[in-house]
Amino acid sequence: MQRVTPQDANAVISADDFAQTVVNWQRQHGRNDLPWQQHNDPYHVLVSELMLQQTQVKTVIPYFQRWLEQFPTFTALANADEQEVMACWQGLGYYRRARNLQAAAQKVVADYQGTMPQAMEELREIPGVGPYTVGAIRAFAFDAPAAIVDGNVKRLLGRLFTLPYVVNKSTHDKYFWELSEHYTPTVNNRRFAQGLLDLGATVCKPRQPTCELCPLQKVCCAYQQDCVEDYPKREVKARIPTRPGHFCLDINGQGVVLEQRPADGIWPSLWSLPECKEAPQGKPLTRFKHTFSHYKLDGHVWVTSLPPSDRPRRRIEPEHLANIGLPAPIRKLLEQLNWDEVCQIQL
DNA sequence: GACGCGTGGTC
DNA sequence: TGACCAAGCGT
Repeated sequence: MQRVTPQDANAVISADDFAQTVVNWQRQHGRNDLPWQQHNDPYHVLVSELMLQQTQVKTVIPYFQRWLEQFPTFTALANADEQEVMACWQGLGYYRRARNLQAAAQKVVADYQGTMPQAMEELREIPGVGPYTVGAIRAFAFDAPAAIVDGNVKRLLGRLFTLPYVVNKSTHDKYFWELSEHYTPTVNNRRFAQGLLDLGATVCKPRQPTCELCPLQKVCCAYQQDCVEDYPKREVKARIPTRPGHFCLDINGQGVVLEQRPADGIWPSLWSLPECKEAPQGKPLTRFKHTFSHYKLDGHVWVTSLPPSDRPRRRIEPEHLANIGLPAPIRKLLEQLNWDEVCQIQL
């Protein structure tokens, strides 16, 4: 594979020109009214960055606003009840992020008196904060020099320099970081980082990029070679498997019995219908399908008596489901159930 | 370095 | 409809 070094890239556009171009474009055309941009508060930045991991801006906005109302400060979040934390995150996915975020708040309170550290080595020790988020916190909260590499940056660099690096695996990440660090300025870091993300999200988009609006069009290798559609390079992924799942609905008594899922695996720490490995004795009620990032769930719902379990269980009235952290498809399922009909079923 | 981990939008 | 995609991280 042909490597593209920072020196190679610099021959296409210098670091100073690149930073100036991105910063000037961001000032005129970037996004400057997102909810988490209004105060540059380190807590707001941390909350938004964890929510935004693998999640689109539009999806995050209402969650971010509810979160700040319920947990307005590091201290409030650190002292919050874990079940309330999970309930506030429900539906956003990647639930480990919620636990990481609370653990992060607890660490900032315990180790740094509630003030977010600025040093890369210290930030990296915070739960849920990886290489990308270190840079994002430094740039957005402190306007400090910091490289970032995310999907937007990989796509933009991949096209700008027609890089042979694949973006949907970590194989070539170190080369992307090398280039990103080369192009990271020492001033205007907040606007520069925001500009990279804005360019990737609004111009250099995955599909139908609007190259006619791009400030880098004249130097973009892919555009000049009329091969923007061929970049960034990605590896063809294998088809994801389908797995069955059996969920138990107990109708003896009022409401529905929910069970807290283990801290590992899918839907960690959320409440859900008790799941069993094989089809239980009982009557099939309905089926549902759900697609995860790595497999498809073929869900079977059974009206049945419950198998024994060591995990916490609770009986919930249908009208009280709103305040409990439920997986999105389970919530949808329970909301659509005709309870009168279900209660008529005889085992 | 590979894999596990959600959900909703888009074409 | 299936496939792709999104401000990645932890193990």
